[in-house]
This record gives sequence, C-alpha cells and structure tokens, in this order.
Amino acid sequence: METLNKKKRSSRGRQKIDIKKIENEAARQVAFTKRRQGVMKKACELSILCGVEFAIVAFSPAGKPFSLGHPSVESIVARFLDHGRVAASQAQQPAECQLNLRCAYTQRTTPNFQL
Amino acid sequence: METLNKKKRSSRGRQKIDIKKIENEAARQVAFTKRRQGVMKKACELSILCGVEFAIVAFSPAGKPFSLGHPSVESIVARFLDHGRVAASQAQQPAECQLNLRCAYTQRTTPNFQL
DNA sequence: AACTATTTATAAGA
DNA sequence: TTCTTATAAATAGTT
Repeated sequence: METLNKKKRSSRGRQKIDIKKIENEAARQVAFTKRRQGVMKKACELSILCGVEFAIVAFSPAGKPFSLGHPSVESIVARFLDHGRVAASQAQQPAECQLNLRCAYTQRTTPNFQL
Repeated sequence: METLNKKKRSSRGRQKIDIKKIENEAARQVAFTKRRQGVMKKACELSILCGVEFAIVAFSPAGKPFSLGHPSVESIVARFLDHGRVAASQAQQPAECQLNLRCAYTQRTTPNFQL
C-alpha cells in the first residue's frame, strides 16, 4: 500500500493548457522558444520523411523574424506566389490548400482553440 | 508472474523511426497527411499562445501546395520579403533567424537526422 | 538550463 | 481510409 506516500512529487509534470494567449510575459517567452523549436523540428522531419519542400516564417510580437525552409524560404515563397498567380489566371483554385488561411483549425478533434 | 502472458498484443504501438525519406509510397502518403496536420496544428497553437504571426507553405512531391497563415500567408510573405530588403539595404542581418535556412537541425539534441 | 510527470503526437495494426 | 492501441516525443510547471 502506498496510501500515505509522503514523498512530495518533485514536479507536477506537464499540465494541460488552454490554447489562448499566455498573458505572463516571461512564461510566454519561454513557451515561444520551446514551441518554436518544436514546430521547426516537426516541419523539418516532415520535409525529410516525405520529400516535401516547405517554408515557415514567423514574426514574434516584437517583430523579430524567424524562418526555416527547404531548399530555401525564398524559393518556396517565390513558388507560392507564382503558383497563386498561375492558378488565378487559370481560374483553377487548388482543391484543398487555401481553406485554412486564417488558422482555422476548429474543425479538428481538439476543441480547446479560441480564435 | 506474467512471463507467459500469451495474449498477443493487438498493436506494437508507435515505433521509433529514423528521420529519412520513407520509401514506401503509401506509407509516405499516410505519414504526410498525419504530420502535415500535426505541424499545422502546432504552428497554430504557437501563434495563439504567443501572439506570433506566421505562415507555412509546403509543396508535396507532386507539387500540390498546402499553406496556413495568420493573419494570412500573403501578409507574412510580404513582410518577410520587405524585411529582407530593408535588412539588406542596411547591411543588418537579423541576428538569429537565417542560420537555419537549410533545415539545419543537427545541432539539437536529437541526433537521428540524416540531411 | 535541467528535470520529471504528464499530455500529445503518431507508427503500426485492424 | 478511418479507427484503435501502444509507445515515442513534446512540453508545462518546477527547481
């Protein structure tokens, strides 16, 4: 029995959080650093695993830019812009790619978003 | 004792994989779908939690574009391009943001990348 | 910056 | 392809 396990846990571990803006500035900065690394790593893995070319650009609230791309942000951006132009001129919207331009993830299984 | 637990596991569960191109096409497509969703979700969470503006653009091997941005891919791309131009004209490279343009994540703690 | 308990993502399998 | 299961990986809160 361990009903009286007095040893205080050294950590409460990861806690579930709501996806809404972190008001505490220090905590927000820490989360930004951790999660920025996480997103970049995931994107990089996706690129390698699946042969995907991609670019990520983010601007911190202070306006500092962070970017990552393969083969380069510039080539992806150029291709994106060109594709948009070509698609528009042909009146052929690509099927699946533009419906989520505004961070619209509410349709997914995690309901704790607040947009 | 359960040394002879005969009940065959219904699944081996998630297995560790090397980060290298998935050769099997069907498996690669499945991974692409799952991980693309995962990256987009993580980016969206980062944006909300930390007040970050961002854009992601990816091209599948077939050339199909996927994009997500807040407030929009276009605004982020424009800002990125403009920032680059301004920075270049001032000969002021932003400090941290461009060193990882080629998916250079080998410096992180996960050593199983193969670039 | 490191730690640890927990949540979350996801590789396989059904 | 969608759902489930078991496990790997990310990370919130703490030190």
